[in-house]
Formats: sequence, C-alpha cells, structure tokens
Amino acid sequence: MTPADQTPREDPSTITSQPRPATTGTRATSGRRSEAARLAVLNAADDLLVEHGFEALTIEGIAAAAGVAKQTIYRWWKSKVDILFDNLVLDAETALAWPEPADLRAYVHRYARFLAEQPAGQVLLALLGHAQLDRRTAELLHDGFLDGLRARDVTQVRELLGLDEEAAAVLLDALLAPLYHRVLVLRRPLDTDFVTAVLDTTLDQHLPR
Amino acid sequence: MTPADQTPREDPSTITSQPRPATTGTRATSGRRSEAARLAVLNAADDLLVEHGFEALTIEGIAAAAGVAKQTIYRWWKSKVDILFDNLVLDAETALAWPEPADLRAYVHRYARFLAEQPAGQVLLALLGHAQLDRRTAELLHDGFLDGLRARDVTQVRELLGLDEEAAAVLLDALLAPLYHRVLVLRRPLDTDFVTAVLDTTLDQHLPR
Amino acid sequence: MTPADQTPREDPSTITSQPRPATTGTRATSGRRSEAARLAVLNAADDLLVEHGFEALTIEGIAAAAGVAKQTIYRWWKSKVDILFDNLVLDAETALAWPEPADLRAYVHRYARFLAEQPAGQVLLALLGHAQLDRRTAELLHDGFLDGLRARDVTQVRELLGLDEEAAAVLLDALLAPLYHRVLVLRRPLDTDFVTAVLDTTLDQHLPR
Amino acid sequence: MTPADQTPREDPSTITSQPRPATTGTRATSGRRSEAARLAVLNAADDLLVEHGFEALTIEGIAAAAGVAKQTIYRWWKSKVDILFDNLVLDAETALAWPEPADLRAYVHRYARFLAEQPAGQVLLALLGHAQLDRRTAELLHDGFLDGLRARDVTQVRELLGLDEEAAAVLLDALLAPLYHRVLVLRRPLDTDFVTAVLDTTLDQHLPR
DNA sequence: CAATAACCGAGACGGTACGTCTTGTCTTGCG
DNA sequence: CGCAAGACAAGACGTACCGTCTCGGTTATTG
Repeated sequence: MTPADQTPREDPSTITSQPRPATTGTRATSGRRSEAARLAVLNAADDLLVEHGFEALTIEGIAAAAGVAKQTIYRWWKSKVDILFDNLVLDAETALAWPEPADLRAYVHRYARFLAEQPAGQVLLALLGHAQLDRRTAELLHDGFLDGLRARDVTQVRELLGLDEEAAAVLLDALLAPLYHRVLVLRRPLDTDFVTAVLDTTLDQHLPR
Repeated sequence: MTPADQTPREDPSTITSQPRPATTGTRATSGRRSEAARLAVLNAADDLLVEHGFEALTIEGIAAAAGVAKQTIYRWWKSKVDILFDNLVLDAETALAWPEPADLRAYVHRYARFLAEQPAGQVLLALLGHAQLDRRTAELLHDGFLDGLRARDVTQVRELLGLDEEAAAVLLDALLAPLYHRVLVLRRPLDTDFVTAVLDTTLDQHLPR
Repeated sequence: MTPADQTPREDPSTITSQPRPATTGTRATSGRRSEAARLAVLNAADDLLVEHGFEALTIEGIAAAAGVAKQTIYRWWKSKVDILFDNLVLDAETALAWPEPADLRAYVHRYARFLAEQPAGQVLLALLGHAQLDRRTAELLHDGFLDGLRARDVTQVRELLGLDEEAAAVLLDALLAPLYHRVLVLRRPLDTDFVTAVLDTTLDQHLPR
Repeated sequence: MTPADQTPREDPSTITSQPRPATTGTRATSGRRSEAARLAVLNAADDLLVEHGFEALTIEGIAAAAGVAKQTIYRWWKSKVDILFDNLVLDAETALAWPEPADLRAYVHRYARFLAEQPAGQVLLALLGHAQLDRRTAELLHDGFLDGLRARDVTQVRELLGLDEEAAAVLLDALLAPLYHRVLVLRRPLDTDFVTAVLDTTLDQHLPR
C-alpha cells in the first residue's frame, strides 16, 4: 500500500468520516503527517476551484496557494480529484445531514441548496462533470460517496414513510432527478418554488392520501 | 473575425445544419478549405474519444490520427471541444430526429438509446461533463445545441398533445430528467423497462385520461 | 536517429566543424532549427559556467538566461554536458590551432594559456572533471574531442621533427602531462617559466643535439 | 562549532589519523557516537561509488544502504564529498604507505596500483574530478590530503636521494605527472611497463650516474 | 536509582531541478 | 492560399533528492 493510499477513506457505505487522531492543535510537525499542511491544501484547493474553476486548478497552484511543497501533496493525494474528493466528504457530512427530526421535504430543500449554493456543492458538480470524462473519478465518486449517500437516504425514506426498499429508492430518485437535471443539463437556478413544485407533484403521486 | 470562427455554426434555434458546399470529391487542394482534412479531423476525434476517452483526447493526437497538420486544426477549430461539438451537431441531426409520424413515447425511447448507446451520445455526455468544468463549453453547448433541441421538442410536444408552452416544457423535463439523472449521476443502464416505467408514470400523471 | 543526435558532431579525427548553413541573418524561425536560439543557449551556458561554476549550471537556468524554452534545449542537446561540449569544440578550433609556421614550443605555450586562462579551457577542465564522474561524459569527451586533438598533434609533431608515430606520441605526452598535472592535481598556476622549463627539460632529453 | 565539524580531520601536514576512541565493539548506542553507524555509512558510500558512480551516489541512497537515518549522516558529515574524503584518508594511510626500507621505484609502482586498481584510488579520482567542479571540494582535498601527502613524499625523496627540497619536488612531480595524466586525461591503463618506462626515463635524466 | 542528555531510526516537511508532455503560435516551402 | 511539417515559448506534470525538523525509543553517565 503506497502512502497515497493512506488517506483515510472510510467505509463507502457511509459518509461519516474523519476520526482524525485529534492532533495536539496547531503544528503537528514530526515524523507523522502535518495536520496544518493537510488543511492548507484542502482549503486552497477549495478556494481555487470556486474562484477559477476546475480546469485552471493545478497541483502547482494548490501547492503555491497552500504554502506547501508539491511533493507534500503528491505524498498524500494522487491527483487534484482526490483532493477535491476529500473536501467533498468532509463538507457533505454536515451540509447534507438529515434534519432533526427527520423531514423529507426539508431534506430535499437542503439538498437543493447544497447543489446550488454551497462550495461543497460546486465541488460535487465539478467531480460529477469530471466523472463523465474519467473512469477513475467516476468510480471514486460513486464507491466513495454517492452510493453511500444514496443508501443512507433510502434507509431514511424507508423508515420515515414505511416503504419497502424498492419504492423508497424510486421515490428518492424521482425527487432528486429534477434537481440534478436542472443544474447539470438545463443550467437553470434551483429556486425554492421549483423544489416545492417537484415535492408537491412527486409526493402527491407517490404518497396518495 | 478570425478563421476559427468561420466554422459554420447555424442558427441556434435549429439543429439542422451543414449545407456544405458539395466539394469536388477527393483532395480539395486549392485556395479553399480541404473537405478531406475536415472529415478526417472529425472522424479521428470521434474515434479517439470513444476509444480512449475525453481526457486522453489531444489536438496533437487528433492531428496525428487524421494525418493532418496541427495548424490545420487550429485554423478551423478553437479547441477539441469545438471539434466534438461539430461532430455532435452533425450526428444528432439524424439520431435525435422525431419519428414519423410524431410519437412521444417512441421519441423518448430513441432519446434514451441515443444517450446510452450511440457514439454521438457519448460525445454529448462528454461535453455535458466538460460543461460543468468550463463556462465556455457550457455556453457553446447550450446556445449551440441544447437550447435549440429543447425548443424544437417543446414545440413538437405542444403540437402533439395540444398543451401550452409551459405545460409542454414541464412534461418534457419530467420525461428527460430521469434519463439524464440515471446516466449522469447514477451511472446505471438506460434499459427499455426503465424508460417505459418513466413514460407510464409521467404520462399518467400529466395526461390523465 | 532522434533529434538530439542530430547536433552536428563531425568526424572525431578532426576538430574542425560546423559548416552551419549560413542562415539569412536574424530570426530563422521556421520548420528548421533556429540559429538564434542555438547561439543564445551556447553563450548562456558558457557565461553561467564561468560565473557560477559547473554545479550551479542547470538546464532551467540556461533556458531562462537564454530566453529560450526548456524543451528547445532538450530538443537539441541531451544534457548540460552536451551544451558545454559544443562550446568546447567551437572555441577550441581557433584557440588550439597550430601556429603558422608550425612551432612546437609556441604550440605548447598556447596550450598552456588555453588551459589556464581562456574560457574554453575552463570548459575543458570542467568536462575533464565531470568525465571522472560519468562514463558518458568521458566517452563523449574522448571520442568527440581529445582523441582527435591528440591524433592531429601527433601528426604535426611527426612531420615537424621527423619522428615515428610512437616517438611523437611519447614526446607529446611528456610535454602535456606536466601541464595537466599542474592544473588538475596541483592546482598551481601555469606560468610561462614553468612551461619553458618543461620544454627545455623534455626537448633536451628527447631531441639530443 | 556545529556537530558536522566534529569529524576528526587531523593536521593537514600528515595523513596519519583516526585515534578513534576504541569503542566497545558492536552496538555503541548511547550518548556518544555509534561506531557501527559510522562504519556502515563509510562502507556503504564506498560500495555505492564503485558500483554506480559518483553521480548516482546520494545521501538518501547511502542512508538506505547503510540502514541508517538520513539525519545520522547529516549529523556527522556535511556532504557525500566529506564521506568519501574520510574513506580516502582512512584507506590511503595503508595503501600509499612507503615501503620498508624506503624505495622510490617501489613507491611509484605502488602509487600507480593505488590509482588504477584500488577502491580508494577510485575515490581519489572521483574527488579529483569533483574538485574541478567545486571549489570547496578542491580545498578540502588539497588542504586535507594532497598537500600533506606531497609534503611527506618530498621529504622522503630528499632523505632518500640527498636532494634539496626544490629538486625533490621537481623529481616527484616528474614521476607522478605521467601517471595522473594517463588516468585522468588519456584514460589508458597504468600497466607496469608504462610505469617502469617513466621511472627509467625520468630517473636517468634527474639522477645521472 | 531515577533523571537527563545525546544518539539513533524513521520519515514528513518546504524546496529545486529534473526530463516529459501538450498547448497554441509561428514560418517555410510545396502544390 | 491551404496545407504538412515542425520549431518555438510557455508552463504543468510527476519524480528524485536536498537539507531541516520533530518524534519516540534507546542507552550511559550523572546527581
């Protein structure tokens, strides 16, 4: 196992992660990995992606912006995709958490806001785009994030509405497909009215009173 | 206007195109553009995309495979995206034609096959992916292809079902969103059963008997 | 034969070279090699070597100083050694020419001045040093320069003094060995008195009156 | 004074050295320097130099081959040159010792064998080569080895042949210059016949009976 | 007989330079 | 003039070592 594989990538069936060893606090410079460097890289990559886009994002640029040596990046990540992926997993954990108490309509609205407005949403869209162009990215994104996210959501919907797995998956897809379609294909804004309309139409149809 | 802009890019409101000047046949060696070189480039780009993917597609590789000088490509296209776009417009014209007589269910099935199986569908998915990463690609793809395609389809649906423009657009999106979602996000096969289920569910809902 | 081999490296038995195609004058940028770039690289390498030494001489530094892209250097030379070698061959042609009329004592004095004072002598000493560390450099330097130089000098000595080849070679080595020993090993100045003493001692011994 | 300066480097006027503190034997891991680590580094450097050459010799490679941490090397040596230098001083002490009873012809033959065949001779030639490229190496080699060696030999020749210092130095240089010239410049073998010829010619000339 | 001080291995860190690759521009010479 | 050919400046790629820096884990004297 090469060092680049040691980046903690948790169980794909969940998106909870990072039991980071609770470093002392600031500069954990030693024989072990520097938390400061890790965070600097993740943040620099995020900032540069939002500011200049995926194409203009380079390892050299990230290294320079993070004040880190290029080799420090290559030691822990294989590519800029891996860096963005780590960012995605990190941020999605909170940004895509289910509301308490569980509420499907609120969750879909939160999902829409995540896709349309939040930096981590930008990261997901960029990775989804790149996944169309690169098999490795597609596998990483699905095995490491999307599949686990969907499994979690299907379970939630099942418990919430008392559906079987098949029906819950169909309902979830029916709710999310218009969202993804609107941002990925139509490139139109995911305003609240649209999400509400999707919810009304779809829930009426799947959950007749 | 630079030479690269001279590539005939027809009215965005339609996807019909290429009244190519019916070149003599073989080697159009003269003061005017070589049809042989143009086709060699388009075909080489298509082949290389299907064979090695978008990332591995380079201008130099296309030039080499087409037996054409690099500058000949740069004279007529701005980027590999433009080459693929030309291919897309060329092929989609027939692959996404409405059946005669007009039939919505047949058209959606054809659309699904286009996305899932045909080379031009691969091109569209690659360009859609790249459009998430590059604003210029997004604009070209929408202004030059997707918007016109959608306008045409909305009109067809209106005429076919007697709906107003708003309703026709909503119906069209409801039919296509699951398709795009399934290939772009879920990466699952677009089998006939799935398309039929989408059609049944959606048409029931939107067109109550 | 790769481009890097095309650098004209003439017959090893002679050190005359460079029938450069007498370029038009200024910027010969075209499908053919740029004379301006070639000279800029050679001069930059020479300057940087004299100023900062062999160790500090880098391809990137030469490229920057010459205002040339790194790849332009790699296209025509394999390494900084090759660049210095070209410089050596170029300059030695005149700096180590035999005087007219041929005069052994004058030639040895000229040789000493070449080794001790001239930039091209610095280049030769650097390459001789590097040849101790790198087999490839050793072969290049001997096959491409030293062997030819020695063959030429042996012939001159034969014709001049009427010796057979063996005797001429022994005499030449006896004259040059103290020079090289003094600069390479003793690191002491090659002053005129020393060279004269070597000539007196050695010629007395080899050419008894 | 930094630790790196603590490497015992004896009086330059002599090449005798190493009153090493007679360590316990095997693993002297404690507050004081580990003799095992020191020897492992010296031997690894020697082996790697002979096997792969000076250029391919790296601190990291030596550390790995010696089973030693990089920092352990940097604690005691400044560079790979310093390591090789220590090896040279260590080995030359015996390899270049004067025969008993003192015999000039035998010593020159021994010198030739040292240069041509022995590992320590390889080290000297490599350092001599590097000294042409690096001022620091030149100073270390002369101040720490060559000058002391020459002083010792001049003294020996004086005592042996009853010459004054000037004449003894000239004779010594006359004997050694052809040897160094032959290996450094001509790259030809230092066979016994050649050395004998040098001795016959030079001694005849300098010591006429 | 603990405390302490220096060495040791391990290896992450910020860097420099490497040699390769592709981009997009340019110029020549042929047809 | 279009075109094949290919050199050019620019700059990102991923790799190899550099020299510096903690980190823990050993001894061996010291207090």
